[in-house]
Amino acid sequence: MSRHWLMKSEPEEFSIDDLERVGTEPWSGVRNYQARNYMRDGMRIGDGILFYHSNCAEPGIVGLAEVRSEAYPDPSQFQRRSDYYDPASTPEAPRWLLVDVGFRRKLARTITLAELKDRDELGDFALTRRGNRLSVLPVTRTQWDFILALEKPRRGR
DNA sequence: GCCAACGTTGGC
DNA sequence: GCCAACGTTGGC
Repeated sequence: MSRHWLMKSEPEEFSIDDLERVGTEPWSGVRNYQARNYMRDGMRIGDGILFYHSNCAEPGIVGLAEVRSEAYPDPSQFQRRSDYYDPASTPEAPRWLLVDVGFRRKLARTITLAELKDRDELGDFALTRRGNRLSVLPVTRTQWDFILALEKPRRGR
């Protein structure tokens, strides 16, 4: 059973264009236990990912990606000079994991946060819950299908 | 275990 | 740049 996810990235750090260029990217730097648990316990190879640009002029979903690996230890937690270094983590008991994220395609247009907030059809959507800050969050099949249908608005609206 | 202080996220 | 809403840390 394939599942669906949303992953946030600041475009100034790593954008959908960056992902298109590299093809596959080890998603390092997740330092939140709930987000880690989604990657470790929820994600399977082939799962679909909504790629979201955060902390930018027009926050929103800009592309599609997919899970390309099982979760494995994030090497940056062991690198002293990395921003993501965690002195409390050891290779024997790594605290932080990542998955490889692969490019699928860019969307024809950005589906903005404002638009997503406006859509009651999305129901209880993790992205627009008050106070949400998770960078990795689940998307239901229904939400996935609805969001992709928004990509090309029908005429006459 | 409580909770104040602090750091981060991310929209605006 | 502001600030609300979190999560984490550490004293007690």
